[in-house]
Parts: sequence; structure tokens; C-alpha cells
Amino acid sequence: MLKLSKLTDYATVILSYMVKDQTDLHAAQEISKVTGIAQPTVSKILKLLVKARVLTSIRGAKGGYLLARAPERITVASVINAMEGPIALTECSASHKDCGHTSGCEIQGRWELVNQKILNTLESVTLADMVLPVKQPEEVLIPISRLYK
Amino acid sequence: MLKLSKLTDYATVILSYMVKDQTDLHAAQEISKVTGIAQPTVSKILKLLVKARVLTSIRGAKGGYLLARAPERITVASVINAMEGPIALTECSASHKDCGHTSGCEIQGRWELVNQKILNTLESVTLADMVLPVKQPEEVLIPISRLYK
DNA sequence: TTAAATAGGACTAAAATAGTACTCATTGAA
DNA sequence: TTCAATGAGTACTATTTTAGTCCTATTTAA
Ligand code: FES
Ligand code: FES
Repeated sequence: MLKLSKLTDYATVILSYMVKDQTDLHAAQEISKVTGIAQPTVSKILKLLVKARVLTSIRGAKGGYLLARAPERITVASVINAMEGPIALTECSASHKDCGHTSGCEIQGRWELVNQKILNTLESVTLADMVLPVKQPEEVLIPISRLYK
Repeated sequence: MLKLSKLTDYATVILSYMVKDQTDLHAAQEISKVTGIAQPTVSKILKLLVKARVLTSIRGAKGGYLLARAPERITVASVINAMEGPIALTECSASHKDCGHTSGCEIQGRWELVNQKILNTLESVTLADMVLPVKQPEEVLIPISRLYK
């Protein structure tokens, strides 16, 4: 289905919440309460995001997590990468090394092309884009004549 | 990892082979021999591709499979769709119906945006593109001044 | 020192995927 | 008309991946 893992989906829910008060520290437990995702799972996700430098953590009592940088600079690609590892449609897109189809290999280069296109797409969308209201206001076109009334 | 299933990868290997002699009928067994993929697996894949109208089948002795249309008109998206079902990054991209995150739903609309972009990409690449030699000749840029020499 | 956090890793359970097998239907040719 | 080759359909099993939990160690404010 070419789908993202549930954890990745959760991650975006969590991150969107954190965008709202970017400067605040959020503890795992707090995030769990707000999002309704079980606390151990939330922790797991947060840890992965820290490891990938999407979030920064502060340890100890009164510790918590915050965004590592502005939402405009956190790409969807980086979030997926944090949760699921390198974005690669096929084994071959990741590395030629342990590929089985030695016989059908003419193709390989092409998946890489598709893969690259998708990567570009995912890098063009940021967390900031994700939290925009679902329905963007339609652009209003004003007849030029109105400007002279 | 945002990856395709193995079967989808196999499918492209099989299809690329079939592109070579588009008019010929290919039996599952023959395809299995050529590609090195086990025959039952090949059959499974071929059946799915027929159901999705990517291939046409002819039953009975001397039967086999052939492409349902020109390689230029078989998109990567349709192959993925045949093997894995509708392309949807998240549950919500497919349908709002059975979605769990009622609380985090502001996001949903945005995955749909990303999903649409990816869908466009996958529809822009066809089987014909996949079988092209791996290295495309680089485009040669000629300084405009040369045109006047 | 204690309580509230995160870090890291190991483990279990559940779900999805891959692969196989079996039976039925179709058709060309002996 | 029968047989052999071939696809259709479906059910099943094994494997792999993913999700989810838990335990222990570390850090730090009060
Ligand atoms: S490296 Fe995978 S098909 Fe060649
Ligand atoms: S429909 Fe899935 S988050 Fe709303």
C-alpha cells in the first residue's frame, strides 16, 4: 500500500501539537495525555525523533522535549527518516549490495529515479505546512476594473 | 522505510521482461524460468496484474499472458495499485471512516496533500520509462552565443 | 536525597507479507 | 472425445515486520 508506519503517523500528530507552543518544554506524559497515544509509545517515538535531531531533549526533573528548529525547517522527509530509516522504495534504491535480482537488474536504476522524485516531494513539505488549516482559503480574484472604481 | 512490497518489485521485473517481446504470449512457467522467481509466486503476481487490467490472459493450452496495452500507457502507479491496493500513505488518506485520531485530526488534510503529490509522481512514470537504459544521456547545453557563430 | 524526567535496550504480541498448495475452468491438439 | 497444458480462484502456512510494553540506568531540580 506504500504506506507509512503507524508510528510515523503518530509522530506527526505529536509534532503538530508541539508546534503550537514551540518554546515550551513538553514531557512525554503530557504529550500522551493530550494526544491519547499510550505513554510508552509516545516515549519511543520521542526518543527516535531526538536521535534524528528533529527534537531536542532536556533530561532530569522538569525536563522534556522541544523542537530542534523552526517548523519551517523540519521536513516530512526528515520525520519519516527518523521513524522508519532511509526512504527507499526498494532494496536496490538503498544499496546494490544485498540485492537478489541479479538477473533483472536493468530496472534498478529506474526505481532510483522514482525514489528520487518522491524524496524531493517529501523534502518540499515541512512541519509548518502540515499544521496549516486543512482548507486553505481560496484565492480571491478581483476584476482589475474594481481597482479603479 | 516507505518501501514497496517485494511482490511489487518482482512485478516490475516480470513486466520489464514482457516489454521486450510485447506481442508474444508468455506462460507463467516461462517467466519463472527467465526471472528466477518461483513459479507459484509468479502466478500469483500475474493473476493480480490481470485483475487490475495491466495484463491480459489467455487460458487453456498454449495460453499465457501479454501486456494489456502499450508500455507507455502502463504507469508505475497502476502497477503498485495492482499489487498493493490503493496508494495511501496513511489510513486517513484512504478514508476518514475508520480513523483513530479523532483528537489529532487537523493534520489529516495535509497527508492527503503529500499523498497526492506522490501519486502524481508515480503516475508520471511508465513501464516504458522503466526499461530505458539506466543512464540517460545528459542534456547538452549549448551557449546561446554559439548559435550566432 | 528524592522525585521526575529522559536514554537505551530487550522483549512480547500482533499484524502484514510472502510463499505454497490445492481444486476448478478453459482450450488446443492428438 | 479425451488429455495435457495452462490460467483462475481461494485457502493456508510460514516468515518477517511492526507495534507496543517493560525494565534499568542516568540526569537534574528541589
Ligand atoms: S541492485 Fe537490485 S536489481 Fe540490481
Ligand atoms: S481522518 Fe484520520 S486524523 Fe482525521
